[in-house]
Amino acid sequence: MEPHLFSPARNPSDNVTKRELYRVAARLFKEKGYRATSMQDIANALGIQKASIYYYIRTKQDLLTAIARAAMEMLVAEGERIAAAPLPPEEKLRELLRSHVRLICSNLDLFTVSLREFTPVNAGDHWREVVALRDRYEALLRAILREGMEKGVLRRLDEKLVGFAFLGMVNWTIRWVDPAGEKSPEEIAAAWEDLFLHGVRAEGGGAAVPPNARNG
Amino acid sequence: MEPHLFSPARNPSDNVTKRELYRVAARLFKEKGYRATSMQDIANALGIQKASIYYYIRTKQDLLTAIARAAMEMLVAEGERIAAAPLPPEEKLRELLRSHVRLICSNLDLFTVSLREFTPVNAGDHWREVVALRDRYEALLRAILREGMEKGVLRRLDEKLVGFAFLGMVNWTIRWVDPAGEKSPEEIAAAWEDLFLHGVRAEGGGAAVPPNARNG
DNA sequence: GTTAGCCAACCCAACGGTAGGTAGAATTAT
DNA sequence: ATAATTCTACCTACCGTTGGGTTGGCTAAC
Repeated sequence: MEPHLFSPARNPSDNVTKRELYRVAARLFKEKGYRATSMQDIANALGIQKASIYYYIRTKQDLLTAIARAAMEMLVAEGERIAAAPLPPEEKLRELLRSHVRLICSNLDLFTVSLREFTPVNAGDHWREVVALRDRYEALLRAILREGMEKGVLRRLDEKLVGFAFLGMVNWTIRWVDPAGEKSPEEIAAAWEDLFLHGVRAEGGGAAVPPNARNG
Repeated sequence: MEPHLFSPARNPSDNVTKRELYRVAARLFKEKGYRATSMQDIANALGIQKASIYYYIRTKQDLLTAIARAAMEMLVAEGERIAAAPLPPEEKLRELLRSHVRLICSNLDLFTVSLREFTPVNAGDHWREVVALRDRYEALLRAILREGMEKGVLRRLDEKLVGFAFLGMVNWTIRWVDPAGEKSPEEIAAAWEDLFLHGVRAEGGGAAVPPNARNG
């Protein structure tokens, strides 16, 4: 596998059209959906003929898979860096949240397509390899949560449910964020760190239910 | 508009096939996606001819729209009931979370299709009317959050960001919940009430950052 | 004189939707 | 009571279009 097609710069006279192809495909898949985007649409956006696209790729599915894999690889790379860092679990969680939000916001097309369009039906044979990456990320997130709970710095809640809440909160960003909008990734992440780690309830307000009182 | 096609029982000898049609369509749209599901697929699942479907509906889009509207109407109906109830904002939030999770879990096909497949491109002209329902629900959620913040029972955080976190956490359920699985809607909601209202950080643990210390 | 990059023309399966029909139940007219 | 009509719930056969993908080249640069 060649180096990432979606990373910023490249070697001197690298293949420009191929990179443009993937970029345009991601944009159109995000705007219209994978199935509703035709190869003709992509060709038009590139200003070339449809047949020319097949000089660079074998099938339409390959485009989708490459996009989804790129997104998941970014997430896993950052995640594993953070998980391995010498930080207390609470800080790892903060960092993970920040990196996740930052990645989504600065690669919105990639992540939107990866999260919304990459389904077993659309992905065909490539489904499993990309899902393996997703699973690695989920495992890593849960490991951080578990570590925090064991060290007593995080409350003892269902690890999976907390993990899904994290992922839902963060991944849902693709549904409302506006790249040209007012909220920066840092603002978003900061508010959610606060919310996720402290909750919404006011510090002094209401009778706090003890963590385990519910299990009766 | 006739009474809900997706509500449980009906008049004596109501049209069975029509209700089956919508149910099957929702199931297939969820499993394969809207675009990847052909009218032939639906006909096969019903055991009738493709043309017969057009006795009940005008276009494929109408199926999608009806499904999406049904889901949003359930959400809004429950939401407005809760918003109007004589409860403190914190309890309203709890109730809203519970009702939202319960609705998703017991109408998984409807909500999955509504959240994943109902896009401007797929919905055509019907987009706006259904989005209006979604907006009503979001407005209602934010009003509860605002009320809580004004009364001092919820922390002063960005209302939109907290709302999106709520919606993301809850709506993401469609991505992982297993109707035959171990987690009941009540368990899920209970864990998230805890998480959303209290946060994950242990009560005694770590140096709590004062709510507004970050704004410098 | 090879090859990277691209193109015009075509293939054909599958799509949403339509035309027009029919068996039988239900309703109305005589 | 029965004959005529209408309606329900489907059917077979087809249409025009679009889809992903292929074939067989051309051309400019090295």
